[in-house]
Amino acid sequence: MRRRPGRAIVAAPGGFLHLSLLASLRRRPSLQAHAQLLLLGLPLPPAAASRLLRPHLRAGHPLASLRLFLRMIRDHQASPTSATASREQETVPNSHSLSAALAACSRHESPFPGFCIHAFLLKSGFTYDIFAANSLLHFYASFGLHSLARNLFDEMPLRDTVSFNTLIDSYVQSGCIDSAFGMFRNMVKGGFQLDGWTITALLGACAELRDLMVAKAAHGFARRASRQKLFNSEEVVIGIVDMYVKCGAVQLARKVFDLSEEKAKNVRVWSVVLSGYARAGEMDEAQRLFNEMPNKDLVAWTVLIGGYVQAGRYNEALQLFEEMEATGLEADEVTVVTVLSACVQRGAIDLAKRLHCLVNQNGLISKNARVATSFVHIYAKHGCIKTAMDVFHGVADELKTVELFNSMIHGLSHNGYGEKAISLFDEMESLGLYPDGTTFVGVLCACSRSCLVMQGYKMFNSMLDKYGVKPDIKHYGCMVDLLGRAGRIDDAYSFIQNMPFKANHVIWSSLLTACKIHGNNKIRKLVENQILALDTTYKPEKLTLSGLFSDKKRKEVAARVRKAIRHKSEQRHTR
DNA sequence: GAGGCAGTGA
Repeated sequence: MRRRPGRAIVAAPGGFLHLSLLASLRRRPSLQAHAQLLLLGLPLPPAAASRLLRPHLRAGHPLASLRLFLRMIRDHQASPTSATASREQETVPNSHSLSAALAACSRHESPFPGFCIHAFLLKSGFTYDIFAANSLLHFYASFGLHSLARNLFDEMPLRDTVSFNTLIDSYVQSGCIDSAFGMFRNMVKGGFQLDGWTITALLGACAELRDLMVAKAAHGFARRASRQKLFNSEEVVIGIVDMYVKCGAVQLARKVFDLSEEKAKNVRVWSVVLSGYARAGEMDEAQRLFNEMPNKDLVAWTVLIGGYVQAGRYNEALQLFEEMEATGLEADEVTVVTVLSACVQRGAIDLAKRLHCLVNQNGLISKNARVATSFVHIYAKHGCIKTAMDVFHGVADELKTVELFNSMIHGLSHNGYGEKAISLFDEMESLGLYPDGTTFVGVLCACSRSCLVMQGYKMFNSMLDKYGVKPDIKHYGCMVDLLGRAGRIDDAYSFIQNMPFKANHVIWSSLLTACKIHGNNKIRKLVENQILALDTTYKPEKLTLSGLFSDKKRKEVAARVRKAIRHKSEQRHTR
């Protein structure tokens, strides 16, 4: 019976065909993919399509939903609906299918399909209703295209609470808190009904201000709004708790949590409080709360593991991960990245390898650039450059990110494969990815380690001119290192003198090392004097620096450095 | 039939 719907389709006519198919799909969702194949090549009426789009969205397949919608557009362009066509025979997309397709666009990795739909709507003169318009608004907001969202909002003939909520939230997400409050004022002035979403968006705005007084005022506002029955109080509990956590007031967050009704205490709220303790470094309290949690989900485990990592308690983080695995929960990308950061700190390469097997099985490593980036980092750090390269190449080109390239370029550079690192830079460019500041640190390091002076200069000079990346002190430091390693001590010294920044301890110590290696005593003396004259606010580094004066002759200078630090430190304490 | 709120790093 599995293939029955297929046979029915061959015999059934037009619009009825799709609807009867859809009716059978509702009973047998597993047949959706098969049904799609059968629909291929047939004109797709929107009444049928819009019912197919949402199941795809709900199943987490926005792309499938989008493909269907784009087919509808193509069908419509091929045979526009006649004036006498019935509702089931219409080929023009309607507001149902539009809102579903735009929701898919919001979840898509590129804004391009959404642009196409908007362009199609403008071109076809389709007048979209409030649902479609709000979906389009959300699409622009979800890609951070706030000015386009605002333009659309201004042009919308009709707005409602959802339109305002979407725009306010978009402003909050982009950190434009003043605009969010401004929009809220307009909403109130316009007499629009506030709801739980409005209040939650406002709480989010207040959270971004990181101001406890504002947070308390917002809490009071939310309570008053709740008393006026604008929403159910449990709707906004998570917003209030999250706001207090972001303002660093975990105790207040806990109090709200403890006093809230049981139905408001969903697993998300538990995790927010948990993350508050983790952020505050109160890991014992976090652990106690975690133990009390009735349903520990993956996020809660990850929050706790991340908290232990942040607190530097790596062994506990790793142990917790093993406990999590024992419960049968499968790590996702965030968990893997969090655990890997503990592995990096602890040198736990064996656990990293075990994780590697795990993510190999579920395909996470090749599908997720973040996960791959973390693996490349740990393998390269442990000198396993071949494995790091395998991980890197296992990711499809279209999924590769600047961060993944950066990790690989740094790994190659630190393992002495300077030229390979530079060729990777070219590969990155050919894929249309733009290098950032981190990329250039890696590439300049690669030039430095491989003594590619001319190449280094070329890269350094191209940063601003070609890529619009302004060199910062780290890039200048790389250049000093490059010149120093190549024995061009005088050039390095004059490079430092022409820098737009004052050289820091890292740059001077790099040159000092080069002076020692290349036996340039003249510059060495100058550098030592510069180090002595440095501001000593970096006390630990200065003490480390003095370790550079390791040979017997320089012990005296080392003692002077330490003395100068002590003296300045005492001066600061007596002030 | 539209909109979200919790966890990750180099």
